[in-house]
Amino acid sequence: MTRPPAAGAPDPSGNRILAALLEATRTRLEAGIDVVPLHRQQFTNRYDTPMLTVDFPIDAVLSVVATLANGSTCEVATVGREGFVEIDAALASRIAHRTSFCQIPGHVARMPIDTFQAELDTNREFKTLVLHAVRTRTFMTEQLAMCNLKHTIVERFARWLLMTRDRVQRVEVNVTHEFLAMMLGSRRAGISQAAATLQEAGCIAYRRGIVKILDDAALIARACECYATERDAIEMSFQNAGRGKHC
Amino acid sequence: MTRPPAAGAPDPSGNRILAALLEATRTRLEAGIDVVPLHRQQFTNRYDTPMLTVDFPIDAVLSVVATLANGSTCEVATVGREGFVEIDAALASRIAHRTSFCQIPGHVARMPIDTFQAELDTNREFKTLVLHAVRTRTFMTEQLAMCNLKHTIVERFARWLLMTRDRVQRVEVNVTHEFLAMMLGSRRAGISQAAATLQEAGCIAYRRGIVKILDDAALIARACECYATERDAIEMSFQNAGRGKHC
DNA sequence: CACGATCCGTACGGTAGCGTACCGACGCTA
DNA sequence: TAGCGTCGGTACGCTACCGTACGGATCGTG
Repeated sequence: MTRPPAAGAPDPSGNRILAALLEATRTRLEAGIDVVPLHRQQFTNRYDTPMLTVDFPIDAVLSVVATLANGSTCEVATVGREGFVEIDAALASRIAHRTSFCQIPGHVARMPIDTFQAELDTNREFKTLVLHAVRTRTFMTEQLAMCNLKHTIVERFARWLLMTRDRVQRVEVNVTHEFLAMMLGSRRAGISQAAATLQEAGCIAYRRGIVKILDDAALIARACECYATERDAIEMSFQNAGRGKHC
Repeated sequence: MTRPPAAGAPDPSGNRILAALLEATRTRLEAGIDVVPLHRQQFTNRYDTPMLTVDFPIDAVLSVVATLANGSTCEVATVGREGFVEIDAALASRIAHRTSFCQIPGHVARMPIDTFQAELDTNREFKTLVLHAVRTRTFMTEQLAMCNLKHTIVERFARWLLMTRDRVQRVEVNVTHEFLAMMLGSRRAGISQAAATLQEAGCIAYRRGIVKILDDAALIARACECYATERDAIEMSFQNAGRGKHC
């Protein structure tokens, strides 16, 4: 976070994995990195196709979805500046097994997959950080599996909003009910209902595609515990991952 | 699968990861492996505690669960002879982040975690197989996240039964409705209902803790597509993982 | 063979969320 | 400023599933 962002294009170290690297490594890697802006719904990977790059979100938020035979999709992971897509690249694969796209517009630090895998093979510090990110992501997907089963739409909506706030570091998020319904695997009407509930409680305000957090504490109170669990898992991961330590 | 099992204790190569290893590697590793019988509900890991061993199921089936603050649990992954617990061991960690226990009694090939991690660092063949197993497991958890949200209890019950059948390689599975309810995150009564539905359709028969598959095709027809998706993912993984290839 | 424990069938009211649909409000563009 | 596309409010009947509860069947054990 030393270099000032150049004309709207933020620094790669806005991504927490890249930020945690030793100066020397980061400088070397950044030579091969492009900071790329993504617009909403822009694909970064499609399932069963080769991965060409690995993307480390900076201020964008990406979404990894599973696709059913009937074409309907459902989010199975959300990835912000704490992670990267696609984890398959760190798991002896060059094929993406899921589709991922941009959920909240912003920038990613884009690395060629060859660079990524070469670094993984030779740089223990990088490897540890990446593997920790894989573990955290898996942990979050596991949490989601339970959350989807046990928690209401209101709870999951609140959790989603808080996580997204943490990722984009803004209290205002650009997102429509329609889009959110896709993310949470529910109806658009269900989201409208949940949004109304949270608005009546004074937690949020929204209008045509913009949701704003008004009362942080109240929102947390209405979110399921999965929010705190995931947030803590991410923080723990970066505490322990510092400078390539095992934990 | 060359050595005959010794008096009820099956060979470690009943686990597909170990079986896929080159002869030399397998012989060397098996010197440090114990084949351990597990009884139902026996824990293999507890969350936030150090992992001492890595377990490769042979004819046992293990369950990885997430725990809510109120103590209720929910399965986030099932692991049979295609995998191992806990994946954290392959992801730069020595702490288990989830609890795992024996779901279907049987044997696991148990390896000290030091052996596991040393082999991972030095043996590319082993590393590839293990990373593929991590990827497949993550894929299955992702599938579960969607499945929990989109599919009915009957569909999920059928899927669970088919997957378990494939893992234990028997058409009769020892499991109570109560236990299954815990696995699928529903009520016991909900499982009884689903079981009755499948029995009326002639798919299964059951009595006091034993479920038997009668009509394979009919059961598959009533299961959600996640069964085929997961089964294919596992097979694909072992096809591609053969002898340490990337894919 | 009797007993107790486990396991399963079934039922009740209640609720979250679905699929669908219609309409009004907003905001961009010409 | 008029028009149109997008977005959100709301409503209907309906289904899946919940929490709870009670009683009967089965099985192992003394």
